[in-house]
Amino acid sequence: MTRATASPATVPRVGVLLPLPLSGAYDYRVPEGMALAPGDYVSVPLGGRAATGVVWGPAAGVAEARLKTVLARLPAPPMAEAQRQFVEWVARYTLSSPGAVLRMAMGVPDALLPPRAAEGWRVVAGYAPPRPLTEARRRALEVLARDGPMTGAGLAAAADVSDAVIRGLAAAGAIARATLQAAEPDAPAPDPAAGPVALSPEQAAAAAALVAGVEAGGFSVTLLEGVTGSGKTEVYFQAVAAALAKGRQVLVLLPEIALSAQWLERFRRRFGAAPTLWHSDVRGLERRRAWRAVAAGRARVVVGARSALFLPFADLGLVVVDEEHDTSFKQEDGVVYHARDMAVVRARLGGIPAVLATATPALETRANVEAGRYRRVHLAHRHGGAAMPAVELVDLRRAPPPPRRWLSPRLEAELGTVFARGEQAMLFLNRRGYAPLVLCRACGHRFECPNCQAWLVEHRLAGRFACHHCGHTAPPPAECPSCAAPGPFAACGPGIERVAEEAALLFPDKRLALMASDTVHGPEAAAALVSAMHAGEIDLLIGTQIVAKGHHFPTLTLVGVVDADLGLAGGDPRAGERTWQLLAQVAGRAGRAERPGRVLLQTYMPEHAVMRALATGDEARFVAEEMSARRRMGLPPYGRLAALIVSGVKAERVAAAARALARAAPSEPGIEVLGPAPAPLAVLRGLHRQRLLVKAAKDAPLQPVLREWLARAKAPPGVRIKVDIDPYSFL
DNA sequence: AGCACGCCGACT
DNA sequence: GTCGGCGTGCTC
Repeated sequence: MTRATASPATVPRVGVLLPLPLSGAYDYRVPEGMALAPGDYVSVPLGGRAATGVVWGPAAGVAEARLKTVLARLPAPPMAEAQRQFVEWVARYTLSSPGAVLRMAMGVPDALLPPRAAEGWRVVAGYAPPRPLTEARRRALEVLARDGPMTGAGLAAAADVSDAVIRGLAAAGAIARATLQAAEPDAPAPDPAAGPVALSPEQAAAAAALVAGVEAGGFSVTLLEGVTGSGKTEVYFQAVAAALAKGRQVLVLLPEIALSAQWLERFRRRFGAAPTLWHSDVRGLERRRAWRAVAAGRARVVVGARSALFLPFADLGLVVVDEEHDTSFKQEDGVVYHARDMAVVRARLGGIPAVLATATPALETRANVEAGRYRRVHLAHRHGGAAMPAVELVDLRRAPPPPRRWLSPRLEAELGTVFARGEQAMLFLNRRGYAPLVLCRACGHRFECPNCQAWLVEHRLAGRFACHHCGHTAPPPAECPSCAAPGPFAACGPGIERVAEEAALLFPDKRLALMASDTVHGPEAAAALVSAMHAGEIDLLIGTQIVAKGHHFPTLTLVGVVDADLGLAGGDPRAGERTWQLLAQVAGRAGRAERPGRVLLQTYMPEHAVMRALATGDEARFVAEEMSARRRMGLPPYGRLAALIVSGVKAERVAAAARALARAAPSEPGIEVLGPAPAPLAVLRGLHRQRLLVKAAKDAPLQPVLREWLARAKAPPGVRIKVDIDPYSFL
């Protein structure tokens, strides 16, 4: 073991990175006889308490008087070098402190403490049972003798006795306390050869290309582009199997993992065991166990949301990013990063392949393919010979719905036809609740969020007005807060609840179900809805974007998009791309099995490039147009962006700070600073926000310039500056 | 992230 | 006169 204790003649010391937003590693004295190497987990004193950190490298040379001494080296596999480089790289790229990134990699507060030994019971050797022995006591003794020491709860369950029986046996001297071996039983490992593999020739060819990448080893990025329903998952499962066969770990990133019950089922069928799950709903013992298994290399396949990317894999051999275009891979709080892009970085630093799978690649990814940086593997056909759905635009200017209705005569008629054939339909509207805006009928007062500059959304099912930005909710007031006129108030515009109300009116005998993040609580509820669809217990599913993601509904033949224009409003330069991706994914839910699918898009702008592309299927032309527009404007993927969000409680202080920041802007060729301007949500969670946008040429030194600028222009008290490299959300 | 220090409202 | 609110600053 190489000692990282480059000691300047006097005391041996090391740099220890702590999972805190500090500027860098702290120096600690290494006690006599302790050998430490980079990557070792250590416990160190910090401000009067003990903290867990990672030995990062040689000490920086802080004054000896301030040095404290490492308390202990923790018994855990050291953090791999690729992982440490990754932490450093992400910190530099996102302009956050390495400690803040390390915190994401540590994930669990006390995962490193040795597993606590549990207390249990054992049989006392040589104990002669009296006779008569009660039946319950006999069972308990028998179980304990047969299965060895176990916990009280375990014994009670196994022998079907009460706690009192166990205490009685203890009092009688038949059993005694025992320290149990810290059991951390591992779930069965996924087996690359467990399940059947039935691939079409096209899939098999794609899989062979991915497998070749895994077997060759080394860094590579492959875009696995396949139309919706083409069976991409089964294809990249072959790459997963190849990595497993090499004995290496695999990470699969999914958007919204909590809703991916179907994916997990497919994995189980293919690999005969469940993968290790990692997302925010995995907590407590489960989380701790998962972290340790990943760090020790025992967890072979990890499936997770974006945060799984920072897990300290012992020997990562493959990264897969499914639905790589999905914007939920962008983390917006704390360390701001895009998990797809960072997954590629992780692969590069680890010298391993990355696979990006999607039906609708992000323009950034397409540009990387064009530039030859990524390989592309294409699936042009749906699995099982299913046809792509026919897409039809419904021009709402010509044949609008009746007043206060949202379903056009055309869509209504098509729903009727589908139901008459006994098939299923889906209506998509990316808006939760009943109505996005509520007005007072007497004075026109708009109900707005007290914390945000945003309208309150009426949720009629829940009986509340809710803000979709900060979580504020309140029951509808009895009277208008402005003019005191009594309710009820005027609901403006539709959400899915209102569409459901209309559908129930039009098709009273059909069975409807709603699917939105606020109506589906957790993976089980989502799985239940999906299986109800499969069982044909639902005729019409009405949902928000969560119905667009990866679900396979074999008997769904009609998808109606209630408001295809919804994502196109506002000045977001990515609006076109995003809307196209979302609608293409939604459309892809239709006709995935024998019966052909049909998609109706209700729009007021049928001539818009997005609508044209969806209707004609001429994706290449749409992409080319978007790309050339981006090139003209110097936007990603042809230029780079960074956003600076200046926020604080006092509007005037925030505005002044933003102006000062703009005045201090660097003048650097290839870098242009725009703003400040009020952020699109100028007040969010009670914070006033101003935004500056930095446009940089592809090769301009964006991060160094930002770092130097922010060091010069410190935020005044009461004001925070957040840096968002490669912003996606313009909120 | 904790935990301390430090200046302004309602109370034993 | 104190107890305590959480804003700002520091932790090798």
